[in-house]
Amino acid sequence: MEITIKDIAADAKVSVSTVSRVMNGSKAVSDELRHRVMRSIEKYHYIPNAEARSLVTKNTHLVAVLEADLRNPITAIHLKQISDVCMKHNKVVIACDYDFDNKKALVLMDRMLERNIDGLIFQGVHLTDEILKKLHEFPCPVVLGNQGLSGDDCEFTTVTVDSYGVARDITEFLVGDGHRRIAYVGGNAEDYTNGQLRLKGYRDAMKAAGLEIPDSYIYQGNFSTEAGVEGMKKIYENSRDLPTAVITGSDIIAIGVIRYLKSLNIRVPEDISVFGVDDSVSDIFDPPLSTVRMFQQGEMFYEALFGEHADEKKIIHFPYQLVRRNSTRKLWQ
Amino acid sequence: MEITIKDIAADAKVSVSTVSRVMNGSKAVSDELRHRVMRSIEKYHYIPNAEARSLVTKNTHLVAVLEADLRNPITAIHLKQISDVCMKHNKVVIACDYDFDNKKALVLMDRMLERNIDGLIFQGVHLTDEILKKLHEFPCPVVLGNQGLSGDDCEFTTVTVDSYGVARDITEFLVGDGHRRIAYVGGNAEDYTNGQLRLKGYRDAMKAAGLEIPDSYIYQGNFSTEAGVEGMKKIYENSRDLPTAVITGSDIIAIGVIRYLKSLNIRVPEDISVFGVDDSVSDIFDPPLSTVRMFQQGEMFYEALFGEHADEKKIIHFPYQLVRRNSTRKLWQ
DNA sequence: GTGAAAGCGCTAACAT
DNA sequence: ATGTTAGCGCTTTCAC
Repeated sequence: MEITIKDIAADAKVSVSTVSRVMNGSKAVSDELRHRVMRSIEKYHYIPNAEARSLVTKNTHLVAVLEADLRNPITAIHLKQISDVCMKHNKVVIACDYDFDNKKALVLMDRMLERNIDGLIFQGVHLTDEILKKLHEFPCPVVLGNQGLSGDDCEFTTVTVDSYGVARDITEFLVGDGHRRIAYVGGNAEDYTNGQLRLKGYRDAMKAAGLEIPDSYIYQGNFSTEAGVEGMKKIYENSRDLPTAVITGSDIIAIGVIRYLKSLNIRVPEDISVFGVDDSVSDIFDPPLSTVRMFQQGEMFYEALFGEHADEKKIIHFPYQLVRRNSTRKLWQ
Repeated sequence: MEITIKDIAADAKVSVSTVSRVMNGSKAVSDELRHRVMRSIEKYHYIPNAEARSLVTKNTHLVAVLEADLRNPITAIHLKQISDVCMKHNKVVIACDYDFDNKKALVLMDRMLERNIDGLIFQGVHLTDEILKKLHEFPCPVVLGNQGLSGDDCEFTTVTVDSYGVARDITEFLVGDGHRRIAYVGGNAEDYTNGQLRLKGYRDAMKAAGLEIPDSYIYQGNFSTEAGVEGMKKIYENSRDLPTAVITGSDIIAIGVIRYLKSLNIRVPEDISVFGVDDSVSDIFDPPLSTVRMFQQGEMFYEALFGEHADEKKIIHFPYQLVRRNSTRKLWQ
C-alpha cells in the first residue's frame, strides 16, 4: 500500500492539514511542526499523489502537445524545447502523434479533454472547422503552432515561423549573393502561413529586386522530401533557363531538391544553390544546409500558453536568423 | 463550471452509479436507462474526469517515456511507435527529455512517481546505481530500453537491439561482400549492450571468418556524429592499411564516419563501405545508408510493460533485418 | 498556528 | 437492475 498524507500526519502527530500546509510551503506553520512533518516525509519517502491533488486544485500540470509527426526533425526540436520549459515550471508534457490524420487528432483531443490538461499545443497541418470547433471545447489555454489561421480574427494564439519575413529575407540574401534566377519549392498552397505568406514574401522580394519569376519557377507541395524531389523535377523539366538558386519551405524539402539535383549530377552549391528553413538537420546532412535558425521556441510556446498576456489572442513569431553554410554560394565570386 | 456525473444523473433521473455503469459498459443496465443516460451525456457533451476516475481505480492510463535526447532520430522513431500502441490501448504517453543528464532523470522520475503512472520506459545511456535504485521505487512496471544491464540477474526487463547478433550479422554481410579489412566505430566501452556485446559480435564474426583485427581498427566513443568523425580519424591516422569497410554503432555514427571520409575525398562506398544501424535517417541522408532496420519497437515495449508475461524479467530483442543500400559495396564485383 | 470537516468527481461494494 | 453510500488522497474553508 502506498503511503498517504494520513500516514504522515499520524506519524508526525499532526493533522493532515498541517502536512498539506508544509508540502505547499504555506507560511502558517510553526518551525516545530514543520520539522516533525519533514522528518516523517523523509522517513517514509512520502510522495503526494498528483491526481488527488489536481482533483481539488483543478490543475494537472499537464501540457499536451499534438504533433502531426514526431519523427520530423523540426517537430522533435520543438518537443524537446517545450518539454524543457515545462520541466522548469514543474509541468509535464504529453506527446501525441496524430500521423497527419485529423480524425486521429480529434480522438486525441477527446482524450485530452478528459484529463483536464493545463494547456494544449496543437501543431496543425490542416486546420479544418471540425478541428477548430474541438479546440474551442478546451477550457484551458490553447495555442496553435506551425500553421496559423488566415483571418485576423485570431481565434487562437499562434506561435510560428515568420513565414513572410523568412521568405523575403532568404530571397534578399540570395539576391545579395548575386542570384537573379531564383525558384521556389514550398509548402501547400492552401496553407496560409506556410504556403501563401511564404510565397508572398518571395514574390515581394523578387519584385523589389526587379526580378522576374517564370511560372515554372514556383512549386507548392507538402513538407516532405518527396515533394522536394518532385518540385525540383518539375522546375527542371519546365524551365527554359535553370534557376541558380532555389528557396525551399524547409530543410526536409531542401534535401529532396538536392537529391534530385544530385541524381542529375548537378552540383550543390556549385551549379545551383539551395536554401533551407528550420536548421533541423545541420548535424546530419551533407552539404551543411544554408538555412534559417529559430530561437526560443519552447519559451515562446510556454509564454503563449501561460504568460501574462496569454489571454490576448495573437500571432507570435520565433526570432530567427539566416545561417550561411555550404548549400549556397555567391555568384559573383 | 464543468459538468459532472451528478449533473448527468440528475438530468437522466437516475443514480450516479447507473451513469458510471453506462460509461464503463457494464452489462447490468436496462436499455431504457442506458438510453436516457446516453442522451444526457450527449446533450451536455459530458466527459468524465480522468483524475477522479484514476483516484479510485489506481489507474492513470499514463505511460512515461524518459529519453536522453528527443532529437535523436531513433529516439523519435521509438517515441512515435510507443505513442501509437499506447493510443490503441487507450493510454497516453508522457515524453520527457533528460538531456543525457542523470540528475535530471532522477528529478523526472520523482515527478513521475507523483503521478501514479501505469508504466515507465527508461531509455538509459548510463545506468548508475542511483538510477537503478530510483527505478525500483516505482510501483508500476518498468522497462529499460537501449541499454541493458550486464548481469543475468535481470532486475528489469530490457527491450533493445540484439547488439551481438547485429554486429555479427553485419560483419558476416561485409565478409560475404568480399571485405577482409573491416574496422569498427562503436558506442561506449562501458556500455554493456551497445558497447561490449556489439564489439564481441564483431570480433567473433571476424575470427570465424579467419580475419585479423589490427588494434587500430577499433574505436569506441559515444553515439554521436562527432564520435563518428573522431573514430574514423583515429582509424585513418593509426592504420597501416586502411579498412575497406567500417561497421558502426548507429546511423548517426556512420554519418560522422562518412563525413570524415568525405573531407579526405575518400569515396563511400567506392573506396570504403560504411554500415549503419537503426535505419533512422534513410529519408534524409545521402548516400542512402546500408543499415539495420528494427521492427515492432512500439509493440515490444508495450508487451514488455503490460503483456501477459510482463512480470518475468528478461531481455527482449527487436526483430531486425539488414538492408543493403548505397553506403556499402561488394568488393568482388 | 492548528485541526476538523467538507468536498473535488468518480467507482465499487453493498443493499434492495 | 438500480440506488445508496463510503471512500480514493488531497486542499481548503472555517472554527478555535
